[in-house]
Amino acid sequence: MAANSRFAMATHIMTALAVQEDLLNSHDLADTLNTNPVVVRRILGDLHKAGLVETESGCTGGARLAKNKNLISLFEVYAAVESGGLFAYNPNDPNKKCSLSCKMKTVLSHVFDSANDALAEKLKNIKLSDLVDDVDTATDTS
Amino acid sequence: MAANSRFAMATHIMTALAVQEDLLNSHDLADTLNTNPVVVRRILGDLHKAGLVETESGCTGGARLAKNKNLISLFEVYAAVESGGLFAYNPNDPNKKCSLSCKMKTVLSHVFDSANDALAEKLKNIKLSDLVDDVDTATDTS
DNA sequence: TCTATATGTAACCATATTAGTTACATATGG
DNA sequence: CCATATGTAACTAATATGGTTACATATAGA
Repeated sequence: MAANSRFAMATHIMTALAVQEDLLNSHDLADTLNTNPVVVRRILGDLHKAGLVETESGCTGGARLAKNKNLISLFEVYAAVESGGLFAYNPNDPNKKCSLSCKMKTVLSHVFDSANDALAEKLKNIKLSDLVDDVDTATDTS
Repeated sequence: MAANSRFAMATHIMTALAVQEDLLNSHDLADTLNTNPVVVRRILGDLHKAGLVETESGCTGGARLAKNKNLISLFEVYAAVESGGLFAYNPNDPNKKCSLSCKMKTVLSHVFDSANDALAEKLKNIKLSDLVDDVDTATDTS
């Protein structure tokens, strides 16, 4: 699966903000992600649109959590940075001469909806505060 | 998410084989997917490696299910065509000067494992025979 | 007021992946 | 022997991702 790392990065950013409990600028966030500040600001933009972070402009600017860390679920983070669901449909039109082909999208939609719901339920039950707790006991993999 | 359609196509193929209950060649499968036979044969190759289909060469060749349709779960289909999990980690190395950066992969792995497990459990509970039943009542979306 | 430094975003690039296609070696039924 | 199937390599166009540069705008503080 050509999975992207936006959820990983967004979760990393949110965890850093939760640990910091204060303004953190895109340069410092980029340091902990080991990437470019613009990459961070792009993700912060999505998180901001979703109401998960507040940002301040100007020379003392930066980002902070918009809500308490135990009120933010990973589903919100996921939804903020990932558009669309887990799976894509066949990009081709159905073959109208084939009954199965014409029904397959409906059949698959039941499966995809179910899978997306299962993921959402799981992520809704993980709060940002759980991750902060986990950081304390996590092993160092550097 | 840059989701691909391999799971959709593989599930479509498996459903077609389950409905057919007989050999079906890549040309006919390509017709129901409205794509190229080689695309079908690539996916059939993965399904074959996973032991889900049998194939026969030669001029009367084709593919059929290797097991009864009520013994095949969608998780097997998913695992056959999708490598890796739902999410990718930050592609960059951890910043060794940052404690959080060094622990983040471990923290994320708990989340990712949990999400992948939730999806797997859901898909294990959907059998190919369920989809065949669903085809009968599904609406035509052509 | 001026300056340093932050956010926000557009534009561009290299890389990777996907799905589609052509081509061909090999297998097999008739 | 031949028509036609699988299996696979190789190439392509389209798309997505992450990284980068550039710059308009905002703001704290000297």
